[in-house]
Amino acid sequence: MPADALPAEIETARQPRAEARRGDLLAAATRLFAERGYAAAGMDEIARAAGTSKGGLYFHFPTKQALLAAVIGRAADLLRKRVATAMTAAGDDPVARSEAALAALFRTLAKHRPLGRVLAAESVAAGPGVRERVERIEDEFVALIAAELRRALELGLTAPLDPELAAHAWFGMVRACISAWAGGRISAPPGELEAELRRLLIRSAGAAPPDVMPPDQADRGGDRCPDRP
Amino acid sequence: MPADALPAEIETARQPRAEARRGDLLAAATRLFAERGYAAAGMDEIARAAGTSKGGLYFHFPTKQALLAAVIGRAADLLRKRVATAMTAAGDDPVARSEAALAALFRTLAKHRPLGRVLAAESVAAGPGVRERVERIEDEFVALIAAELRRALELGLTAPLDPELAAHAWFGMVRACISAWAGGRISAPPGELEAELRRLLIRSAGAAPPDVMPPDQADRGGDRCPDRP
DNA sequence: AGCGAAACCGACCCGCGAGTCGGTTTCGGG
DNA sequence: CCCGAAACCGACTCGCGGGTCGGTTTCGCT
Repeated sequence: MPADALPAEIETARQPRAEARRGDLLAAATRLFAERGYAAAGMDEIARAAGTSKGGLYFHFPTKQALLAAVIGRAADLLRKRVATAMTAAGDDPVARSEAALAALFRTLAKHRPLGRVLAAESVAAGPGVRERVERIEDEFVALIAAELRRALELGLTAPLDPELAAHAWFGMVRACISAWAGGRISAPPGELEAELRRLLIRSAGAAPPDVMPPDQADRGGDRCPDRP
Repeated sequence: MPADALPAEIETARQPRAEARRGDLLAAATRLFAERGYAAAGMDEIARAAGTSKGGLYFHFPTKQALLAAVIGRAADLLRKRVATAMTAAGDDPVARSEAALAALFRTLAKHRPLGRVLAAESVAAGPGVRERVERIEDEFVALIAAELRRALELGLTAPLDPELAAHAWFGMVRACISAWAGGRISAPPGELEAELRRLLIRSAGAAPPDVMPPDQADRGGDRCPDRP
């Protein structure tokens, strides 16, 4: 039995009220999956939270797995969009682009806490099909960062490092800080947290921060240690 | 209803064969929780995988939550032991001690992959009681690192940083790299991976690596950028 | 050997929750 | 206004899995 199909979301023409309901359902599902966990959140409960009924829910999503898949897909789309715009806005410098991508990730996840919880926690809990899906999405962003890091490395903007590994590590830093902050285990305001996190990221790559030294003067800038008084 | 008791494991005198079975059960449970997720792993399945029966399993653990709690507790004990010995073996230098702690974490999780999966993924999936427990354990290790980092900061061995945040970030780096490696998404051998990860950690703190520059010469060593050719 | 407790077995119980289905309401187009 | 389809409702089914329980085996001890 192949078991997991999850055909990646089909776009059909829908009436506007249906679209709205669908949105409410996805929002409620995201929140409840994050709070209670995939297994513990009941379909009836989700429907109730979205102001509708089980039947209505099953009109929009054929199965619970499909609902989760839609939640994850929506989250991925949001992240993709935010990260893409942040990167293009950051110009050409690969270090700046990596930084911007991570910062966008940080801000988006900080803004919608449940979203991060779902992506982080449901990878195992909902069967192998979903786990692969979540890992794919993560790898997508990691690959984005890794590509920038590779360019930066070739331009001599960073210390010698393994771009793939560093990208994974960076992603992990962001996620850990987000979840610690979302759980109230770090008290700093998000802005300050982001700044401090940026410093850690940049230093770990052995690069000078591009907002202190503009990229056109920074061809050998990677040789200096950043921001020591 | 207070619902979650989980009284942290009671040590009673047991016959040796029972102890062995208990170990098998814990091992099987760890593996299956990691593979299928807490909710999807059935008690009957776990018992079968441990070479015993449901009744035998319920003789050792009164409930499924208790089983998970035991799995987590055992993992935490193992990690505590490994980290403690590694830190005392690393001497007095706080940077070296932090490094050693993280490396021990890395090696232990790399050796027992399922263990990391359980700690990482089941925090949400098994009710609020378990989530808190896992977060406590994480925070325990983070606090350990943070204390060393604070000392290092006071000694001027690192760039100015927030010790708590940095400790969380470091922990996140280690975890991300472990899970990427365990999932086959990073191809480097674990030894090399660990070395590279160490370099990232040290650089992010703006400290000179103590194995390159011994601590007694390194009072202002934090000012240099490490290992550029 | 033989007794009693610890350890173990597996058929059974039962509540819970995913998924179904016939019916009802809403709404756009003619 | 009317018709048909889209959207929605909620009582019901039913299989799955956590937990139970009476019985059986193993083992330490005298």
